[in-house]
Amino acid sequence: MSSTRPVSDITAHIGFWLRMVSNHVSHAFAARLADREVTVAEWCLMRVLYGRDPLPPSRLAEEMGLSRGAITRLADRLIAKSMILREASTVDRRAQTLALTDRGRALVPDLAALADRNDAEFFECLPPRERETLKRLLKSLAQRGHMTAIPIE
Amino acid sequence: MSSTRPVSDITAHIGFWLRMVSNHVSHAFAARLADREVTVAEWCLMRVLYGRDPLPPSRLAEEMGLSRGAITRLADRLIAKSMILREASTVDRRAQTLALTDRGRALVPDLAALADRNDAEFFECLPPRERETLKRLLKSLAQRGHMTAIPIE
DNA sequence: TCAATATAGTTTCCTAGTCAATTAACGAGG
DNA sequence: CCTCGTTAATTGACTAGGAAACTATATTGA
Repeated sequence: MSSTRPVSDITAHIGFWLRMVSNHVSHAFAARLADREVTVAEWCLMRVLYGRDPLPPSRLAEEMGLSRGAITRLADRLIAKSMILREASTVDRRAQTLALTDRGRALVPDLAALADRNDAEFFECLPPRERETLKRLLKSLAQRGHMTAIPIE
Repeated sequence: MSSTRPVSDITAHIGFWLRMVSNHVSHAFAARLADREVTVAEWCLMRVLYGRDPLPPSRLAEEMGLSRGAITRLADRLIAKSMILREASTVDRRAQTLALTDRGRALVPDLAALADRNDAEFFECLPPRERETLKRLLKSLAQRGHMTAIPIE
């Protein structure tokens, strides 16, 4: 006889369903952004800068939950696309700041509208009350787990 | 005056909170698995094989929502760790099957227990009724969105 | 029967992260 | 005032996945 000790069904885990839905919502959003030649990480960085730029890369890393190296490279890509600018700090010669270009800033509301549509597409099928319940439960979990970084994917 | 057209707050999106919680649950699980020197993708593959092996790589790719190339490499890593075996099909010389080794099979219940603990850690703080509500809403979204692939991360 | 097409799996090239080492500049204590 | 430890950012080596080209084998149909 085989040695199959009891193994719980993975679909019994809330985390399983959470990841499944989260992955689909994210991939759908990535596909929408791809039409504008922007990745999800790029959108996140631009959205964090919007209305608060210039910010130092270290600050972006913290808020986005990415390493500094990742921010360096992400910023390089956005600079290549003329979405942001890197400027040297005047007070601390080690430091830099990142700021949206006019082109980058102008694109943010457009991308934000895509984000709105994406969220609506997936969650409008739920009745408003249930939608609110879902958001409330997720927020409460985020708060209890001390989750702060803006989730990229 | 600046050209700040209205941009919705990203925390207004359910998808934002979904990703935030999902990312944290996944990263915590990845950290637990790391103690056993197993990645999340490796665990998923082993779990899919468990009780149903041998299976062809193409089947794994389909169920896990990964490309075939990714399965080739993932299988290579698991073979290097002596967790699975690759065998040639006797009927079709193009085809192969992947199966757990005794060592791999013996590890699955252990890893499944880690998955149980991880899920409990994050969701036990919710009262049972709310936990069920959350799972029901997520399942319903998964069903309506025709989501089937086992989510890796 | 054999050429055209389809399928299974691998490989190559690319993207995008991590960690750790590195470089440059700041700041505090002797 | 200058050295030691710290901090900001970048870089290199590595991991992991996707898309598409590629190899080998199977199947189909003229």
